Amino acid sequence: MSRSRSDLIAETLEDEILRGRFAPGTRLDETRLAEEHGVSRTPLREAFQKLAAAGLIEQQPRRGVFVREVGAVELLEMFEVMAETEASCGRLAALRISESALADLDAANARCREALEAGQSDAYYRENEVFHHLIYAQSGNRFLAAEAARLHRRLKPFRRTQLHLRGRMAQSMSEHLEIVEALRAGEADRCAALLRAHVAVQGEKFHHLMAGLRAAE
Amino acid sequence: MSRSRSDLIAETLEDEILRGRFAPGTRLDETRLAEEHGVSRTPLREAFQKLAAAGLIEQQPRRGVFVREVGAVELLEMFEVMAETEASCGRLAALRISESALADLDAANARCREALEAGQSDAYYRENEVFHHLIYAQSGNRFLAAEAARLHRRLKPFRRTQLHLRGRMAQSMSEHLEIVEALRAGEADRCAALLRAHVAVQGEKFHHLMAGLRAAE
DNA sequence: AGTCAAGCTTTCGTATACAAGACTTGAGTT
DNA sequence: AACTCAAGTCTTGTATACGAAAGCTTGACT
Repeated sequence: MSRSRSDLIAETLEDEILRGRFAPGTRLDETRLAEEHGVSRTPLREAFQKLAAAGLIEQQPRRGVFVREVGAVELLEMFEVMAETEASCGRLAALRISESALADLDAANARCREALEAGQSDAYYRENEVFHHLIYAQSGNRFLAAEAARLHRRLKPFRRTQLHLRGRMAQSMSEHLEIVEALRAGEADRCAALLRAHVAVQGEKFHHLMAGLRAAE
Repeated sequence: MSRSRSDLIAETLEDEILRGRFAPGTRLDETRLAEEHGVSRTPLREAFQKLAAAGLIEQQPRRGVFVREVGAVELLEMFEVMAETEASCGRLAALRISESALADLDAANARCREALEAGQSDAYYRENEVFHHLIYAQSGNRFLAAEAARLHRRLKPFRRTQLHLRGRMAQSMSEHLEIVEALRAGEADRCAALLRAHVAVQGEKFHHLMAGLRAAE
């Protein structure tokens, strides 16, 4: 399965939306973007269909397409689903994980610890991502892993800032160690519960942030 | 958010694919389908983009679009994710379900029992669906409920035949009762485990069917 | 008879043209 | 002065046209 032109445009736009080039609610101008990509409106509109299906934009007939605004409620819902999905990955991984994957997790955690001790939250963030993607893969379920990665990516813009919160990095680190312990022991339910809590915290932190913002208004 | 023309075409095609009008692997002829829907190729191709994003068709550049063939492995993976997703719905519903929703579930189960006693597997199938969708909704998480419904729909063609298997209807019925019990008691973990098992059975049954088919070759 | 190549046909991908709905702006009225 | 309505402009949605690539057919050569 090769990639077509509109696929590439869709990917680029998705990236730009997730990276914040287009603020939520912004109207995406077909003509302007077509020019920018050096194509006509046709392939651009095809890319729009893909983004709409992925839930990133909203098409209002005869009005145009707009970057979807995800409200606070929906965002919290997505964080909750992320927690449940990671829990599922953990549950299955606990039953299926290989020795070499356990070693990979240990290695990722070692790099996490280095970043933590050096106080480099960017590096921690990267290695944290590796850790989680390893667990997705070790669920032994490619479909599940893909869904997890998709949602992870979708939530990325909202997760990024959270490690800076006081003490989170250290706590996250120790949770990682517990999770690997549960995986190594093959304790599916415990691993699921640990991952659920580990991820759910992000939703809660986000909740706090939101509450803070609203109070400041 | 209103629906555009290509949305309607995409929905129709999705329905036709899931209903089996187009066998997996079939090539979808743009020109023919455009004629059939009384439009030009443009809106049809836009519909294709949506279906491709939903994973229902595969676009091979310069070759055409084909109804995706989901292999046995992927199908089992999807069943597994369905089980995990329903478990998540159950877990959250156990914490959040309302009295009136519990009554609705009782009512759905009563109708299931009627169908069971009358031996009407079609009616049972319908009421079973109502039961499960009620639980999706009672997760109190619209995003999760939508994901669950989406996957449920995707698996529909492969689930349909399974109630005919010997004794499955009666067993399914008694599992429903246990699930409601757990929901009423607010036992989140137990409810999740019950739903996981209840749904996972479908994947296993499917596995048996597949094994049978392969043996017959 | 089989194989390979060249031309032809078909179909895809994209640009462009056109029609119809929505927004804007300006004048007129209350 | 504010509101309404209408004409004009802009943008979207769809059809059509055109270039290019893949596959098929046919014919020649081994």
